[in-house]
Amino acid sequence: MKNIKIKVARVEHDLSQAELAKKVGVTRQTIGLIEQGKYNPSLQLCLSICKTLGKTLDDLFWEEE
Amino acid sequence: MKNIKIKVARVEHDLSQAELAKKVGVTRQTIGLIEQGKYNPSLQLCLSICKTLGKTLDDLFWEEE
DNA sequence: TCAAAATGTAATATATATATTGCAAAAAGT
DNA sequence: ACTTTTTGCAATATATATATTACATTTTGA
Repeated sequence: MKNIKIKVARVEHDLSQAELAKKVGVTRQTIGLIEQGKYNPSLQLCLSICKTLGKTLDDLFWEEE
Repeated sequence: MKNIKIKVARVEHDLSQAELAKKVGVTRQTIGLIEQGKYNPSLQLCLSICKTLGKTLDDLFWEEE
């Protein structure tokens, strides 16, 4: 499913997908696919995204069902 | 670095690495390597481990430095 | 409107997570 | 002590995350 929380946090920081990708050390496509929920990112990548956006794993990647 | 938190949560549930692996749907080696900190697991695997052990991502995979 | 920036998408290539099998060492139970 | 269970480790195989490049579409701003 789509991960709207990452997108919101990214926009809060006024970053494009490409800018976030550069800060995190991956490509724009990877960020785009994660936001679309079409990827299963690695823990380290999740942690990098969290630290760049000032959020925790639970903030960005936890889904209640 | 070693992830002692997973091991503690696993032992609290009285599960061996092999038993946790079976519940989570991976092999024993994968669980063992994650506990040793030699792996970069996928988000989905992290989530499966969390749900099996009744913990959140932050509980088991967040590291302050 | 128009141009520029941002995002979606697709093909192929590469790196690495995970599986499989097997054996050795350590830990636990009796 | 001995047996069984658990864990570590290593080699090879496979699946998939991620990179790279390129182009199409959408969005934004002047």
